[in-house]
Amino acid sequence: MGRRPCCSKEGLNRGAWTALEDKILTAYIKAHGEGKWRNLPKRAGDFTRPFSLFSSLDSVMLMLICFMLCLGLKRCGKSCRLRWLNYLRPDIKRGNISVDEEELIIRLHKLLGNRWSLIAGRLPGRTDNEIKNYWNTTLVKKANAQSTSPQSKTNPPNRSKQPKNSATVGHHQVIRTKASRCTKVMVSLGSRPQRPQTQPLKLNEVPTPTNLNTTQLQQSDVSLAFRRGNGQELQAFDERDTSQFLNIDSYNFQSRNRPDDLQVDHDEYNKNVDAPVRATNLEEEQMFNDWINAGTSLEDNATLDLEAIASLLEAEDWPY
DNA sequence: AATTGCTACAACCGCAAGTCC
DNA sequence: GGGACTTGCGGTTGTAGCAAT
Repeated sequence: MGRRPCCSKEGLNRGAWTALEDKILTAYIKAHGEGKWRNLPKRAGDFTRPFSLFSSLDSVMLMLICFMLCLGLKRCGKSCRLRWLNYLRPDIKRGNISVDEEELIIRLHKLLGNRWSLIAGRLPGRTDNEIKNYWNTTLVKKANAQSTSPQSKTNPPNRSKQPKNSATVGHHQVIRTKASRCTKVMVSLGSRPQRPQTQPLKLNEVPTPTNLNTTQLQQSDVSLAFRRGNGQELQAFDERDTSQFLNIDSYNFQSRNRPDDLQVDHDEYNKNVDAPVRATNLEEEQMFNDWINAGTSLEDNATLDLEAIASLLEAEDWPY
């Protein structure tokens, strides 16, 4: 008996998500929270069953909704997770990446390489996928354009001939890493970094080269160490000279081990350095209301108390 | 108007770490 | 301790939309 596949690919929807699927997924996660992705599609289908309890719904509309939804969310759990994390999450920032963000991405990329999740962790509201796409479509070209000499313009590099595990971006050699989870950054603080008195950071703002007082950080005694999961230190990152971190152009990141082994503990990091404020309950509430007020024909026929459905879903056994 | 080429980005895939039993 | 399972990650692919021809 081998390992169960991630999900049966037969009978599953693929490709772009519909607005309806988004709403089912959002409502499910609103009720149950994130996680259990594997079982989500099935239970998201179950989600529709309590609809039958609402006699105030127009019966034809109710039948239509049940017909559309009762078959379940025909998506792989993995696909659900990706859709939620990269698109539906309430704290996602949409819109163009600002110049500041772009500079930060470039610097962090020089420091961390293709560790998109780590880079995304320093850009509130941005997803690793978004940053990865932005890098691959926009920043690679910019970096190449900056470093390409007239001679190399006449002989553009043949990407297909590059080693598969490496790529050249600008004058930097980027080592392509295998996918590995980065869960730990160990941060030891001799003294907490002080924010500038004159320009306190706003909510949702994280230290960046532009909003952080470099001088004050330089005076602090912060050290950032990359460690393996077992705690073995790989590279002490002494921020007594924080300018190295903030001006990563000049920082030559080196690990005594393969970069694949780097792990970063965001929780520990955030304990010591003010974390960006996460999505507020207010935003979640707004998202929930958005769904209720969304342009589905549902609202035309009845007012559906989704809060009641959510609480109903909390019950293990449904009354039918 | 039709075709082609390019770009941006959403979605998929395989792998590996972490967790559970 | 080991196998099954879940989750997270980075690389890659597919495709919608737009511009150029």
